[in-house]
Amino acid sequence: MSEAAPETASSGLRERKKRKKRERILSAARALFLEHGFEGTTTRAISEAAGIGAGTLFTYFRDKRSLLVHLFVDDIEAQVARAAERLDPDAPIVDQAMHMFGACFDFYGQDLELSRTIVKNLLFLDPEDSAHLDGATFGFLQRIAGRIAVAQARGEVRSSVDPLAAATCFFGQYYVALIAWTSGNFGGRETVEALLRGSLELIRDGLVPVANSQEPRDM
Amino acid sequence: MSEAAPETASSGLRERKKRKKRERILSAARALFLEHGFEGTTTRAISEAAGIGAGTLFTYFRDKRSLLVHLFVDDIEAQVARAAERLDPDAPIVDQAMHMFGACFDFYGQDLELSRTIVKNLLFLDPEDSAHLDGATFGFLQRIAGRIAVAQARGEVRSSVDPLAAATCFFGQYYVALIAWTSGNFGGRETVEALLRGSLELIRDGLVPVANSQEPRDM
DNA sequence: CGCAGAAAATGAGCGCGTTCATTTTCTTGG
DNA sequence: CCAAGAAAATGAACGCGCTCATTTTCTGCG
Repeated sequence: MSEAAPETASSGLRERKKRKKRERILSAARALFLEHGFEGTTTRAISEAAGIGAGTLFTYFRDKRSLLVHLFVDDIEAQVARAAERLDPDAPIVDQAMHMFGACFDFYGQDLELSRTIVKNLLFLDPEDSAHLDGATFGFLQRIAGRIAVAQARGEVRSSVDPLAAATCFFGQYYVALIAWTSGNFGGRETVEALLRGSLELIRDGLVPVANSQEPRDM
Repeated sequence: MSEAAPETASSGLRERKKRKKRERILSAARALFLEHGFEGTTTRAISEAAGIGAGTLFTYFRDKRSLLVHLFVDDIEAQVARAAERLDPDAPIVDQAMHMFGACFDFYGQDLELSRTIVKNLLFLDPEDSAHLDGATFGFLQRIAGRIAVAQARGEVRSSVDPLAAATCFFGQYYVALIAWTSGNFGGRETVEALLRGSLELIRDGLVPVANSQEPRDM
């Protein structure tokens, strides 16, 4: 009875235990990071809370930062997906971008100190984790590029603009704003968000003189 | 100001020794960082090379990263100043910006792996070091803003644009390009530089349709 | 079953950056 | 010139992230 080809990954006792343990590690790490911050949490504390030996943790995650990345990427991808659903496709492109970026700011704002660590560590990862993150980032970029393409179709954006290039340009401004915010010393969220909006509007309007009939809008 | 008094800070034996020792630490650290990289250099090795005890190092620099920042900031400020002198004030604004950014890329390109560590660690510093760095960054921003203001005066850039805001916008793209480059996985210097130039041109031209070609505008 | 080999778990131990109680060196007033 | 106090230097020791030789647990097969 039990013999019938249970070679699929999900069925072995070993696999089940591994998955359970992995979940326990992640949830222990999440709780401890939120309570004591990233640096205030020792890997030994995580191991203990997850009920495993100190070394076992590193058979599941390469290092402490990798743990943080895995916790983070899933969360923010969900947040972004939710924000994308609530997007008004007819709104001006800058508003749509700010809606998406604002959703990310909501996420990071939940725990600014932890976000500081996240942003810092997301920049330079080992190739494996990096691939995981880059996938998410590229998905995000493509969402924005898609909105720009639609704006292009309705004539809000020049047709000679490459949507992905424009999205990357927007994203760059967002990223710097995020760094500025989480690194502190650049004002609160409202300030940073206002500066970001200003930058996006500048990109929309361009530096060259006498753009065209479209009057500059102030916010 | 006045160096008349013989008993001022500069003359005591203590002060002289301190300054000498500080110099020895910096030069030892520079040599070791270049030879073995940042993480490959232990603070004990620096102490030994500087001829001091292991703990003494931390009475001169708060921590290992602070040492890196002090080494770095002076160097790159000099590099930027030199580049600013060679700047052609009549060149198109995007070319001028790329000239400045290119000078920074030259600097970082000297030792890409070390630069990776530098860029990563410059983002989030203790307030004291942060102030040191922010000064340099703001100086850099103002240089670019100045060039934009000149371009504005000759009609290359709309007069309604705030030069500092535009410089910040340019700088944001540069910074993301720098992160992309030093974090690897985004192509070599030529690729990154070309992408950066594309972004700057996009900002110059704007997203809105029918931006006229750059006809000069009288003032 | 049992047994051999693979996979996973373990915790003592390593090297690191950093701290701190103690010692050494310099300054200063009498 | 000396004593007393301040400043600076010191290296043993700490806690950290992470490794690795060893032990434990699971699997497939005769």
